[in-house]
Amino acid sequence: MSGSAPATGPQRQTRQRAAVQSALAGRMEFTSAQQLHDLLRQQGTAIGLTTVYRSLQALADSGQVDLLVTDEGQTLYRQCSAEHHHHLVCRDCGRTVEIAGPAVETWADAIAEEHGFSEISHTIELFGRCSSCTAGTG
Amino acid sequence: MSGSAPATGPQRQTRQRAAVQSALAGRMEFTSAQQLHDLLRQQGTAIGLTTVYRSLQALADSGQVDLLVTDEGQTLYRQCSAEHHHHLVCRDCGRTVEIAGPAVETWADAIAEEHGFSEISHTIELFGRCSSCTAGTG
DNA sequence: TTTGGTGCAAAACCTTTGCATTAGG
DNA sequence: CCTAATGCAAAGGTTTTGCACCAAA
Repeated sequence: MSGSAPATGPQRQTRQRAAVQSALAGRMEFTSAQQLHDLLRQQGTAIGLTTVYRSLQALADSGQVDLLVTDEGQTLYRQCSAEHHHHLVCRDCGRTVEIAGPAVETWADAIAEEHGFSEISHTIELFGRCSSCTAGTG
Repeated sequence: MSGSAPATGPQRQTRQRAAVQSALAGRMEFTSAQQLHDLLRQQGTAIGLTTVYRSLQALADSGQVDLLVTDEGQTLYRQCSAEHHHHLVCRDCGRTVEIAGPAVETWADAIAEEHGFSEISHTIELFGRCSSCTAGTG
């Protein structure tokens, strides 16, 4: 299965890095680097866009953050539990539900071996409209 | 489920459009617009990159071609059967197997409704190393 | 002090758009 | 003839990189 990197964490604790982590912790939705940068600036945190990108990369590398790529090729980040899992994302409000789907994992492995493939990794994301957005749809 | 577009096909048959379709038909792997453009140029076909992009968009719109976005945000295209399905891609040689996985569809719908989500769509791609590449690696 | 972190500006990258020209029907 | 399609060049957007400066340990 997709081996997790050695996770060579950051070596120095800085104000900026803490800010990124905390901003991410405060959001339940997948967020882009630029959005995060805007949020931080708005709340008065002085930080450069470059640093936000680098911090997010570091966090993703060390497995503290999950990332997904949108249809438009934009990368979104979200603080997640370390275990492998997938997401069910509301395409209206962005609300996200983590899904630990042993069923799919099994399915994926079975399909793969059936076709002689090994070292399997997979990308599985579900998108839909949550109950709130379906009800009050603005 | 993700509704398929009305598929308003191209209105004029042109040399370039035919070239793109044929080039795509000749490849079993997911290919980027730029790669396709290179291939066409190499085989002596005069065609602009812009036209390749536009042709691929049209083909994708009309459902004659499947597309996926890589981790780096690049869009890859591949000629596919029209029915909804997923892919098992060899990360070494690019060999691709189409997978019609009613099992996952069911799973996805179940998970979604369980959480009150509707209008579900999903992204599911499997990556691995095929038998040829595992055996003769190199 | 030492060296990783920061941030601006500029580059790199893929993709889309404007507009004059070409060619399919 | 009429207008969609083409293609160049330029713009658009996100992400990365170069380099001088700053600050954590």
